[in-house]
Amino acid sequence: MDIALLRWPLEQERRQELALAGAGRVLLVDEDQPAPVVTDCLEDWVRMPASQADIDARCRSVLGRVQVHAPVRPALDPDGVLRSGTEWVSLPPVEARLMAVLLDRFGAVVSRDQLARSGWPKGAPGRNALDVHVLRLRRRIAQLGLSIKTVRSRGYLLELGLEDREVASA
Amino acid sequence: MDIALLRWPLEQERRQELALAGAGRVLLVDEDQPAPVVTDCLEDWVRMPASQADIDARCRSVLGRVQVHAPVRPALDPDGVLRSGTEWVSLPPVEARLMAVLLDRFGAVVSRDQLARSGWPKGAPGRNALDVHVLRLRRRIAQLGLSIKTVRSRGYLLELGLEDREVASA
DNA sequence: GAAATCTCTTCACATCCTCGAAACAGTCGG
DNA sequence: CCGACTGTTTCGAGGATGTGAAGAGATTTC
Repeated sequence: MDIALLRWPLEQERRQELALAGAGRVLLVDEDQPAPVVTDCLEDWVRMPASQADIDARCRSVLGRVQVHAPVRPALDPDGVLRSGTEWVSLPPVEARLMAVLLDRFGAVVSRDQLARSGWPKGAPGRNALDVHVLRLRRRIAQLGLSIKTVRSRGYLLELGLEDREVASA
Repeated sequence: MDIALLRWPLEQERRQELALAGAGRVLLVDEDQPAPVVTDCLEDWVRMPASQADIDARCRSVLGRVQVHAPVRPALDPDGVLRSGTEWVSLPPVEARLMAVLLDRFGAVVSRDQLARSGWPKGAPGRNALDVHVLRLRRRIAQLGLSIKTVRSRGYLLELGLEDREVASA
């Protein structure tokens, strides 16, 4: 993650793009321009001319806030509520158990076997059940920006999906 | 709520106090001092000398963030008056007890079981009573911008409804 | 390289259960 | 008696879970 530097008010559109994308940015405000009032924590500004040290300090601050504000590790309540950022979805029992294992090894591969054992501690149902539940889990967590990748013949892997999360319109 | 202005690094302790108190503040950084790196969203700084307009802009930004970050939690009087923001509604006894538990775990899931115990300490009535009272509670608190979400097979969860609160026309 | 095989994905049902909502009735204080 | 509060019954929608089957690709085998 990087902090974008942009001139103000020259690169106005770019600022908006970055804001929508949730990216950190620092505005370099022209000497004779009024100061912008920003309440977005991921934005800051410096009045030019400014020393490089000051600009760097602003960038580091914003970078710090980006990290604070994006606790990039989703968490699962014992009640089956999966939270990521400010959003949440509730997971049904089976999917919650699967997710617990995936979260435990966040970013690493979890074998189908282990998932099956965690999902159905008293013994697995049909051989297809896991596939189906993974599919459902995928759909549910998509709205949180999470995605489960398949690693063929190895298992599954949970990660932050960087794709644009679409809001289902239908 | 006001924003504190303090000289840096002169009023160092005061900064810490304010930070602990969760108050907004703007540091006026001496000309020859290095810039502080702050990741706290409720803090900002200006290198002196700076125009009053710039200082004001910083203050307004922080003020905006204070408001955004302020955890606006509704509160329930012992008399059963529920307040959120400037509005309030009065809750009948059963609903007040239910709301008390939901508020206690604001944002988290409360099981139907626990709600039932809190709502009817001397023993639960029929199995559907809870549903009905939750329904009634929902309608009452809707006008305060609160909403009770169902987490299927787990319980209920109270949160700030982000939807536009409609005024019932009928 | 083509066929046989696996593995994973996705859909379509079927079943079971939870919860929402309305309608109605009992109680109680003014 | 009226209106607010409470509880019950009942019906129906939709969620949760499992199963079978159709594919899409990749991998292995010959």
